[in-house]
Amino acid sequence: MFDNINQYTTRCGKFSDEELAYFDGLLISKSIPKKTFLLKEGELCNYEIYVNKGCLRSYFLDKEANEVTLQFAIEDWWISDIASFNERKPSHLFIETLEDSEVLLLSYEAKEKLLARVPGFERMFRLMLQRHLSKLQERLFLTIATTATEKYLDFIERYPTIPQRVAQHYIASYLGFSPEFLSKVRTRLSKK
Amino acid sequence: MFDNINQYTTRCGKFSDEELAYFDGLLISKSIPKKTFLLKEGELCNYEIYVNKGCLRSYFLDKEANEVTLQFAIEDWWISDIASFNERKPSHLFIETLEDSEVLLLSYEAKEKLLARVPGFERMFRLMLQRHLSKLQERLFLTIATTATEKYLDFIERYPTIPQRVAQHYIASYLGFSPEFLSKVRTRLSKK
DNA sequence: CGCGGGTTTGATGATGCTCAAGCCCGGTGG
DNA sequence: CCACCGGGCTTGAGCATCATCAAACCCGCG
Repeated sequence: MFDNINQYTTRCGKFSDEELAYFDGLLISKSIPKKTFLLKEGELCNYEIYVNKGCLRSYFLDKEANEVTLQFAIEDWWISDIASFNERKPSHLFIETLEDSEVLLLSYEAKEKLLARVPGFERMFRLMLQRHLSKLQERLFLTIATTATEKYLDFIERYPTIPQRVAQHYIASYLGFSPEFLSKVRTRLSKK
Repeated sequence: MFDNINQYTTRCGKFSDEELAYFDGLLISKSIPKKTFLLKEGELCNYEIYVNKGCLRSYFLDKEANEVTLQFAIEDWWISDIASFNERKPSHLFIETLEDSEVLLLSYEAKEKLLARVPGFERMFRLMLQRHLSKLQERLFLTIATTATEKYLDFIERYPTIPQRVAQHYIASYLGFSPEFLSKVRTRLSKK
């Protein structure tokens, strides 16, 4: 159950078996069917979610109620609303499962306990954030500076497994254009 | 010299006078004229830059050599290439002063020393990253989900002092459209 | 079978880009 | 003091990209 996350943790810092066990003890394990929400707009995000198995996504609604997906999370990824979780304020995002999934939940209180008892985790979370931020900067750059075709090609190269697992209109909403246009981009690409 | 940054630090955590003084002692103070580079593409980013006075920006070049500005930094902001700084790899961005500026530089080695000696700063940097990440998510959302007019109105509301200080084509390159189009947006807005 | 979600296709239109020209204004040299 | 730069901003025409809407299609599932 905790093998994956313990490997993840170990890649981010040096921890004793006892510290790892303490961390694991704070996590809540859940099995969740496809198409269920773990967070809705307006709620407080009280968990950082580690994906053991399955696939989730987070998304906003724009003012015409179109979905804009912020992130996909598959095995060995974390997903949450960082702003809501840390600042203890209502979320603007939705998080839902796209497949039947197994997740580990780290609550706000559990994380506080963890950081108080094992300060080394402070560093781990900082490193996670740094990587996350670098990725997001790259994505912003791609969003601003490239065409739809380039965005799509970059996506399938970066995340080759995701197009096989999720419906294409989710990918369109991640890349920032309409599902119809993604379809047209794909037919243009296949004609070469 | 260190008043501003010490206030900044104090807002992020509890530190003794001695700890603050140790931090200040690690910083390098510099005065830098307008239009000079602190970082160029291909170089290693060896400093996190705190702005005491003045205005800087960071930007990428896209493949047609158009500038895409990632961030403006005025008084009491930090700016750097987080990916390059932390992963010790060549940067993809440029950082330059837009006005004559006074900055405080924190080198990679100094930051390591700081974190080793005063672990409480680990938390401060984590909180900085969290806020930064939340902002960047909002910006990605705006970039994907709003029109040029909305982006511009949001920008001048969010950062009301910046348009008075920097040339408009920098703002266009931050918002992700051409300077000509920003001009047209502005004339349309003023006709109402 | 027929239903329904997802994808494709086509016609039309809006948004924003490119290129080119003109304008405004502060700075500099004659 | 004036003329002339030159950078930045504006304006306009024509064009590419992508959105919207509607219809058809595909296919797994009840």
